[in-house]
Amino acid sequence: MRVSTRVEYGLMAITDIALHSENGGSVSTTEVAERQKISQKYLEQILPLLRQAGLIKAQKGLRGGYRLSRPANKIVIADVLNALDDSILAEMEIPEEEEDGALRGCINECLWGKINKKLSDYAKSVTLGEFLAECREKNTVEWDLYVI
Amino acid sequence: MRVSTRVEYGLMAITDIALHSENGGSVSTTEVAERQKISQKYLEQILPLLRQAGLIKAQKGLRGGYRLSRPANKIVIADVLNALDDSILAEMEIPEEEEDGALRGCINECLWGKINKKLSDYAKSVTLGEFLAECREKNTVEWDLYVI
DNA sequence: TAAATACCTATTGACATAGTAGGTAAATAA
DNA sequence: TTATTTACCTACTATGTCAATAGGTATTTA
Repeated sequence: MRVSTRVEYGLMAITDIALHSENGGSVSTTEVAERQKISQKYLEQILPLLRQAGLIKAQKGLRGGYRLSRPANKIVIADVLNALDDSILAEMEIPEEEEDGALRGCINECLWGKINKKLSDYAKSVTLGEFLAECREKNTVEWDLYVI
Repeated sequence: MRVSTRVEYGLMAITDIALHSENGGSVSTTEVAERQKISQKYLEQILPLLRQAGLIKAQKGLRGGYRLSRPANKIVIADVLNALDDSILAEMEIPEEEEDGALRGCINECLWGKINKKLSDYAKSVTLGEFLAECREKNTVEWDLYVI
Protein backbone atom coordinates (compact mmCIF):
# COMPACT_ATOMS: atom_id res chain seq x y z
CA MET A 1 0.00 0.00 0.00
CA ARG A 2 1.56 3.22 -1.15
CA VAL A 3 0.51 6.50 0.47
CA SER A 4 1.20 10.15 -0.30
CA THR A 5 4.21 11.99 1.05
CA ARG A 6 1.77 14.13 2.97
CA VAL A 7 0.85 11.10 5.07
CA GLU A 8 4.43 9.87 5.19
CA TYR A 9 5.79 13.25 6.29
CA GLY A 10 2.96 13.76 8.76
CA LEU A 11 3.70 10.47 10.48
CA MET A 12 7.40 11.26 10.56
CA ALA A 13 6.68 14.68 11.98
CA ILE A 14 4.41 13.65 14.84
CA THR A 15 6.82 10.84 15.71
CA ASP A 16 9.71 13.29 15.70
CA ILE A 17 7.74 15.73 17.84
CA ALA A 18 6.77 12.99 20.28
CA LEU A 19 10.39 11.99 20.66
CA HIS A 20 11.94 15.41 21.00
CA SER A 21 9.38 17.00 23.28
CA GLU A 22 9.70 14.30 25.91
CA ASN A 23 11.74 16.69 28.04
CA GLY A 24 8.85 19.17 28.11
CA GLY A 25 10.07 21.53 25.39
CA SER A 26 8.62 22.37 22.01
CA VAL A 27 9.76 21.19 18.61
CA SER A 28 9.83 23.66 15.71
CA THR A 29 9.17 22.91 12.07
CA THR A 30 12.76 23.90 11.39
CA GLU A 31 14.04 21.13 13.62
CA VAL A 32 11.72 18.52 12.19
CA ALA A 33 12.48 19.55 8.62
CA GLU A 34 16.21 19.31 9.19
CA ARG A 35 16.18 16.02 11.06
CA GLN A 36 13.76 14.34 8.67
CA LYS A 37 15.02 16.01 5.49
CA ILE A 38 11.63 17.39 4.55
CA SER A 39 10.87 20.72 2.88
CA GLN A 40 10.10 23.07 5.75
CA LYS A 41 7.54 25.01 3.75
CA TYR A 42 5.68 21.85 2.91
CA LEU A 43 5.79 20.74 6.54
CA GLU A 44 4.23 24.05 7.52
CA GLN A 45 1.16 22.98 5.60
CA ILE A 46 1.04 19.50 7.05
CA LEU A 47 1.45 20.20 10.75
CA PRO A 48 -1.69 22.36 11.01
CA LEU A 49 -3.65 19.27 9.93
CA LEU A 50 -2.42 17.46 13.02
CA ARG A 51 -3.15 20.47 15.16
CA GLN A 52 -6.68 20.88 13.81
CA ALA A 53 -7.28 17.23 14.64
CA GLY A 54 -6.28 17.96 18.22
CA LEU A 55 -3.21 15.76 18.21
CA ILE A 56 -0.56 18.43 18.68
CA LYS A 57 -0.49 21.88 20.23
CA ALA A 58 1.23 24.87 18.69
CA GLN A 59 3.07 27.66 20.42
CA LYS A 60 3.91 30.73 18.35
CA GLY A 61 6.89 32.99 18.77
CA LEU A 62 10.50 32.59 19.78
CA ARG A 63 11.17 29.22 21.43
CA GLY A 64 7.77 28.13 20.19
CA GLY A 65 6.92 25.00 18.29
CA TYR A 66 4.82 21.91 18.70
CA ARG A 67 4.22 19.29 21.35
CA LEU A 68 1.70 16.48 21.74
CA SER A 69 -1.76 17.44 23.01
CA ARG A 70 -1.97 14.24 25.04
CA PRO A 71 0.37 11.38 25.96
CA ALA A 72 1.65 9.31 23.07
CA ASN A 73 -0.10 6.21 24.38
CA LYS A 74 -3.44 8.02 24.11
CA ILE A 75 -2.94 8.69 20.40
CA VAL A 76 -3.65 5.87 17.99
CA ILE A 77 -2.27 5.64 14.48
CA ALA A 78 -5.80 5.86 13.10
CA ASP A 79 -6.09 9.37 14.60
CA VAL A 80 -2.98 10.43 12.73
CA LEU A 81 -3.99 8.88 9.43
CA ASN A 82 -7.45 10.42 9.57
CA ALA A 83 -5.94 13.82 10.28
CA LEU A 84 -3.72 13.59 7.23
CA ASP A 85 -5.91 11.83 4.69
CA ASP A 86 -9.64 11.22 4.48
CA SER A 87 -9.52 8.23 2.17
CA ILE A 88 -7.14 5.74 3.78
CA LEU A 89 -9.55 4.54 6.45
CA ALA A 90 -12.74 5.53 4.60
CA GLU A 91 -15.35 3.04 3.47
CA MET A 92 -16.17 2.47 -0.17
CA GLU A 93 -19.55 3.78 -1.16
CA ILE A 94 -22.39 1.26 -1.03
CA PRO A 95 -25.30 2.08 -3.38
CA GLU A 96 -28.72 2.52 -1.76
CA GLU A 97 -30.51 0.28 -4.21
CA GLU A 98 -29.12 -1.91 -6.90
CA GLU A 99 -30.60 -3.60 -9.91
CA ASP A 100 -30.40 -7.35 -10.27
CA GLY A 101 -26.99 -8.47 -11.40
CA ALA A 102 -25.20 -5.38 -10.18
CA LEU A 103 -22.18 -6.26 -8.08
CA ARG A 104 -20.86 -2.94 -6.86
CA GLY A 105 -22.62 -3.03 -3.52
CA CYS A 106 -21.63 -6.61 -2.82
CA ILE A 107 -17.98 -5.99 -3.62
CA ASN A 108 -17.79 -2.80 -1.63
CA GLU A 109 -19.54 -4.36 1.33
CA CYS A 110 -18.17 -7.92 1.38
CA LEU A 111 -14.68 -7.33 0.06
CA TRP A 112 -13.68 -3.76 0.82
CA GLY A 113 -15.68 -3.74 4.02
CA LYS A 114 -13.56 -6.58 5.38
CA ILE A 115 -10.31 -5.13 4.11
CA ASN A 116 -11.17 -1.80 5.65
CA LYS A 117 -12.07 -3.40 8.95
CA LYS A 118 -8.72 -5.15 9.17
CA LEU A 119 -6.93 -1.95 8.33
CA SER A 120 -9.01 0.17 10.66
CA ASP A 121 -8.87 -2.26 13.58
CA TYR A 122 -5.12 -2.36 13.38
CA ALA A 123 -4.74 1.41 13.06
CA LYS A 124 -6.99 1.87 16.08
CA SER A 125 -5.17 -0.73 18.12
CA VAL A 126 -1.67 0.65 17.79
CA THR A 127 -0.78 3.75 19.76
CA LEU A 128 1.89 6.22 18.86
CA GLY A 129 3.58 5.26 22.13
CA GLU A 130 3.70 1.60 21.18
CA PHE A 131 5.02 2.48 17.79
CA LEU A 132 7.80 4.57 19.29
CA ALA A 133 8.73 1.73 21.63
CA GLU A 134 8.86 -0.70 18.76
CA CYS A 135 11.08 1.53 16.69
CA ARG A 136 13.37 2.04 19.68
CA GLU A 137 13.70 -1.68 20.11
CA LYS A 138 14.59 -2.08 16.47
CA ASN A 139 17.25 0.62 16.44
CA THR A 140 18.60 0.43 19.97
CA VAL A 141 22.04 1.74 19.16
CA GLU A 142 21.23 4.92 17.32
CA TRP A 143 18.20 5.80 19.37
CA ASP A 144 20.04 5.70 22.65
CA LEU A 145 21.88 8.77 21.46
CA TYR A 146 19.00 11.14 21.97
CA VAL A 147 16.26 9.32 23.82
CA ILE A 148 16.11 10.10 27.51
CA MET B 1 -9.79 2.60 2.11
CA ARG B 2 -10.98 4.23 -1.06
CA VAL B 3 -9.78 2.90 -4.42
CA SER B 4 -10.12 4.14 -7.99
CA THR B 5 -13.08 3.26 -10.18
CA ARG B 6 -10.62 1.38 -12.37
CA VAL B 7 -10.10 -1.10 -9.55
CA GLU B 8 -13.76 -1.06 -8.58
CA TYR B 9 -14.93 -1.68 -12.15
CA GLY B 10 -12.28 -4.29 -12.77
CA LEU B 11 -13.40 -6.29 -9.76
CA MET B 12 -17.01 -5.97 -10.80
CA ALA B 13 -16.15 -7.06 -14.31
CA ILE B 14 -14.19 -10.19 -13.45
CA THR B 15 -16.86 -11.18 -10.96
CA ASP B 16 -19.54 -10.66 -13.58
CA ILE B 17 -17.56 -12.66 -16.11
CA ALA B 18 -17.00 -15.47 -13.62
CA LEU B 19 -20.70 -15.66 -12.92
CA HIS B 20 -22.01 -15.48 -16.44
CA SER B 21 -19.51 -17.77 -18.10
CA GLU B 22 -20.24 -20.66 -15.76
CA ASN B 23 -22.25 -22.32 -18.54
CA GLY B 24 -19.18 -22.34 -20.78
CA GLY B 25 -20.01 -19.30 -22.89
CA SER B 26 -18.24 -15.98 -23.22
CA VAL B 27 -19.21 -12.64 -21.73
CA SER B 28 -18.88 -9.50 -23.85
CA THR B 29 -17.99 -6.03 -22.63
CA THR B 30 -21.42 -4.93 -23.79
CA GLU B 31 -23.10 -7.35 -21.38
CA VAL B 32 -20.87 -6.42 -18.47
CA ALA B 33 -21.28 -2.71 -19.14
CA GLU B 34 -25.06 -2.99 -19.20
CA ARG B 35 -25.41 -5.21 -16.16
CA GLN B 36 -22.95 -3.23 -14.06
CA LYS B 37 -23.84 0.21 -15.43
CA ILE B 38 -20.29 1.03 -16.46
CA SER B 39 -19.16 3.00 -19.51
CA GLN B 40 -18.43 0.34 -22.12
CA LYS B 41 -15.57 2.34 -23.63
CA TYR B 42 -13.92 2.66 -20.28
CA LEU B 43 -14.37 -1.05 -19.60
CA GLU B 44 -12.64 -1.79 -22.89
CA GLN B 45 -9.52 -0.25 -21.41
CA ILE B 46 -9.79 -2.09 -18.12
CA LEU B 47 -10.43 -5.66 -19.27
CA PRO B 48 -7.15 -5.94 -21.22
CA LEU B 49 -5.36 -5.39 -17.90
CA LEU B 50 -6.96 -8.54 -16.54
CA ARG B 51 -6.15 -10.39 -19.73
CA GLN B 52 -2.51 -9.30 -19.74
CA ALA B 53 -2.26 -10.58 -16.18
CA GLY B 54 -3.47 -13.96 -17.40
CA LEU B 55 -6.69 -13.95 -15.41
CA ILE B 56 -9.17 -13.90 -18.31
CA LYS B 57 -9.09 -15.06 -21.91
CA ALA B 58 -10.47 -13.04 -24.80
CA GLN B 59 -12.23 -14.30 -27.91
CA LYS B 60 -12.68 -11.84 -30.76
CA GLY B 61 -15.52 -11.76 -33.25
CA LEU B 62 -19.21 -12.53 -33.19
CA ARG B 63 -20.27 -14.47 -30.09
CA GLY B 64 -16.87 -13.64 -28.64
CA GLY B 65 -16.08 -12.13 -25.27
CA TYR B 66 -14.25 -13.07 -22.11
CA ARG B 67 -14.05 -16.03 -19.79
CA LEU B 68 -11.78 -16.95 -16.89
CA SER B 69 -8.37 -18.39 -17.75
CA ARG B 70 -8.55 -20.76 -14.80
CA PRO B 71 -11.16 -21.81 -12.23
CA ALA B 72 -12.39 -19.07 -9.92
CA ASN B 73 -10.97 -20.87 -6.89
CA LYS B 74 -7.50 -20.67 -8.43
CA ILE B 75 -7.67 -16.88 -8.69
CA VAL B 76 -7.00 -14.85 -5.57
CA ILE B 77 -8.13 -11.29 -5.02
CA ALA B 78 -4.49 -10.19 -4.84
CA ASP B 79 -4.05 -11.30 -8.45
CA VAL B 80 -6.92 -9.09 -9.51
CA LEU B 81 -5.80 -6.08 -7.50
CA ASN B 82 -2.24 -6.33 -8.82
CA ALA B 83 -3.52 -6.51 -12.37
CA LEU B 84 -5.52 -3.34 -11.93
CA ASP B 85 -3.28 -1.20 -9.73
CA ASP B 86 0.39 -1.37 -8.84
CA SER B 87 0.20 0.60 -5.61
CA ILE B 88 -2.49 -1.10 -3.52
CA LEU B 89 -0.38 -4.07 -2.46
CA ALA B 90 3.00 -2.38 -2.98
CA GLU B 91 5.49 -1.74 -0.19
CA MET B 92 6.51 1.73 0.86
CA GLU B 93 10.07 2.61 -0.06
CA ILE B 94 12.66 1.97 2.61
CA PRO B 95 15.77 4.17 2.29
CA GLU B 96 19.10 2.37 1.92
CA GLU B 97 20.85 4.41 4.53
CA GLU B 98 19.48 6.92 6.95
CA GLU B 99 21.02 9.60 9.08
CA ASP B 100 20.55 9.56 12.82
CA GLY B 101 17.15 10.80 13.82
CA ALA B 102 15.53 10.08 10.48
CA LEU B 103 12.32 8.12 10.89
CA ARG B 104 11.19 7.39 7.37
CA GLY B 105 12.70 3.94 7.19
CA CYS B 106 11.38 2.93 10.58
CA ILE B 107 7.85 4.08 9.78
CA ASN B 108 7.79 2.46 6.37
CA GLU B 109 9.19 -0.77 7.70
CA CYS B 110 7.54 -1.12 11.11
CA LEU B 111 4.21 0.53 10.43
CA TRP B 112 3.45 0.25 6.72
CA GLY B 113 5.20 -3.06 6.47
CA LYS B 114 2.78 -4.57 8.97
CA ILE B 115 -0.24 -2.89 7.45
CA ASN B 116 0.78 -4.11 4.04
CA LYS B 117 1.32 -7.63 5.29
CA LYS B 118 -2.19 -7.79 6.75
CA LEU B 119 -3.65 -6.44 3.55
CA SER B 120 -1.58 -8.66 1.33
CA ASP B 121 -2.12 -11.83 3.37
CA TYR B 122 -5.85 -11.33 3.23
CA ALA B 123 -5.91 -10.56 -0.50
CA LYS B 124 -3.84 -13.67 -1.16
CA SER B 125 -6.00 -15.86 1.06
CA VAL B 126 -9.36 -15.08 -0.51
CA THR B 127 -10.14 -16.63 -3.88
CA LEU B 128 -12.54 -15.24 -6.41
CA GLY B 129 -14.56 -18.42 -5.96
CA GLU B 130 -14.88 -17.89 -2.21
CA PHE B 131 -15.88 -14.33 -2.78
CA LEU B 132 -18.59 -15.35 -5.22
CA ALA B 133 -19.93 -17.91 -2.75
CA GLU B 134 -20.02 -15.33 -0.01
CA CYS B 135 -21.89 -12.84 -2.13
CA ARG B 136 -24.36 -15.55 -3.15
CA GLU B 137 -25.02 -16.38 0.47
CA LYS B 138 -25.65 -12.74 1.25
CA ASN B 139 -28.08 -12.18 -1.59
CA THR B 140 -29.73 -15.56 -1.91
CA VAL B 141 -33.00 -14.27 -3.28
CA GLU B 142 -31.83 -12.16 -6.18
CA TRP B 143 -28.92 -14.37 -7.11
CA ASP B 144 -31.02 -17.48 -7.49
CA LEU B 145 -32.55 -15.80 -10.50
CA TYR B 146 -29.55 -16.30 -12.74
CA VAL B 147 -27.08 -18.55 -10.97
CA ILE B 148 -27.16 -22.12 -12.14
C1' DT C 1 12.35 46.32 19.18
C1' DA C 2 14.11 42.48 16.62
C1' DA C 3 14.04 37.81 15.80
C1' DA C 4 11.80 33.58 15.58
C1' DT C 5 8.08 31.13 15.18
C1' DA C 6 3.31 29.41 13.55
C1' DC C 7 0.04 30.19 9.99
C1' DC C 8 -2.41 31.59 5.80
C1' DT C 9 -3.08 32.02 0.77
C1' DA C 10 -1.81 31.85 -3.89
C1' DT C 11 0.61 29.72 -7.63
C1' DT C 12 2.77 26.15 -10.29
C1' DG C 13 4.22 21.91 -12.75
C1' DA C 14 3.65 17.26 -12.96
C1' DC C 15 0.87 13.46 -12.88
C1' DA C 16 -3.25 10.35 -12.43
C1' DT C 17 -8.05 9.66 -13.10
C1' DA C 18 -12.10 8.91 -15.68
C1' DG C 19 -13.62 9.03 -19.18
C1' DT C 20 -14.73 10.12 -24.78
C1' DA C 21 -13.77 9.23 -29.55
C1' DG C 22 -12.31 6.98 -33.58
C1' DG C 23 -10.31 3.48 -35.92
C1' DT C 24 -8.17 -1.55 -36.74
C1' DA C 25 -8.01 -6.55 -36.70
C1' DA C 26 -10.13 -10.85 -36.18
C1' DA C 27 -13.86 -14.10 -35.97
C1' DT C 28 -18.39 -15.52 -37.06
C1' DA C 29 -22.93 -16.05 -39.20
C1' DA C 30 -25.51 -15.27 -43.23
C1' DT D 1 -18.06 -13.31 -49.74
C1' DT D 2 -19.89 -9.90 -46.93
C1' DA D 3 -21.77 -7.68 -42.98
C1' DT D 4 -21.70 -7.68 -38.21
C1' DT D 5 -19.91 -8.27 -33.98
C1' DT D 6 -16.49 -8.36 -31.08
C1' DA D 7 -11.76 -7.25 -28.81
C1' DC D 8 -8.14 -3.94 -28.98
C1' DC D 9 -5.29 0.10 -29.72
C1' DT D 10 -4.21 5.02 -29.66
C1' DA D 11 -5.09 9.63 -29.00
C1' DC D 12 -7.33 13.29 -26.69
C1' DT D 13 -9.52 15.98 -22.84
C1' DA D 14 -11.26 17.79 -18.58
C1' DT D 15 -10.73 17.59 -13.87
C1' DG D 16 -8.51 17.02 -9.74
C1' DT D 17 -4.68 15.96 -6.56
C1' DC D 18 0.05 16.11 -5.21
C1' DA D 19 4.14 18.24 -3.87
C1' DA D 20 5.94 21.55 -3.46
C1' DT D 21 7.52 26.99 -3.82
C1' DA D 22 6.77 31.66 -2.54
C1' DG D 23 5.44 35.55 -0.01
C1' DG D 24 3.31 37.64 3.55
C1' DT D 25 0.86 38.14 8.47
C1' DA D 26 0.21 37.49 13.35
C1' DT D 27 2.11 36.31 17.68
C1' DT D 28 5.40 35.55 21.25
C1' DT D 29 9.65 35.94 23.46
C1' DA D 30 14.28 37.65 24.57
